[in-house]
Amino acid sequence: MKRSLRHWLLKTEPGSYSIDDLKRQGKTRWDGVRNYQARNYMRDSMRLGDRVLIYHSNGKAPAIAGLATVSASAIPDASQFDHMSQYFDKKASKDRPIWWATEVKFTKKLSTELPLKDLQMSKELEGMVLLKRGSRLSVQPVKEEEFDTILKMTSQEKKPYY
DNA sequence: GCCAACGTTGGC
DNA sequence: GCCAACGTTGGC
Repeated sequence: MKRSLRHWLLKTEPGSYSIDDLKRQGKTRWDGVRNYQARNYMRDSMRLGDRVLIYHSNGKAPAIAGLATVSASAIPDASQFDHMSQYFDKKASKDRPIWWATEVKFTKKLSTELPLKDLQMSKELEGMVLLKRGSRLSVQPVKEEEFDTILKMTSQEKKPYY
């Protein structure tokens, strides 16, 4: 049985990887995630075709910057085995990988970023994981209604993105 | 740059 | 298994 699509939000610091980088590359392995809950979402729940919001965190104006799509389910994150990588993990082995990464493909860069401030003002988005106090999860689920609300807020809802 | 919230580590 | 100390995240 085919399960319906899920929706996600991926945080990234634009200084290290931005929506422009994703646009240029077309697709990328979402590696370097070192949080177990985020790992579990990628490994266990994100599937081909799921829709993704790309969020720029930690900048002057945190905002949703674009849209992406899960293009392949998770495989072991190669950086955990790489001694030269900042994400190297000595407890991981090829037999027992610890960290996983899904692949996402570029869908769209928003012509105007949707600022966190705007999200915070939306009554409909009150329950969003992103807006919860102290929320730091870098891979987080988004409800379908929340996703639709956000698409509408981009004022481009007439265009079929997906 | 500050600092609150969070997750992880490690001594006991 | 508890929990204090520490490091990190991320908005402001």
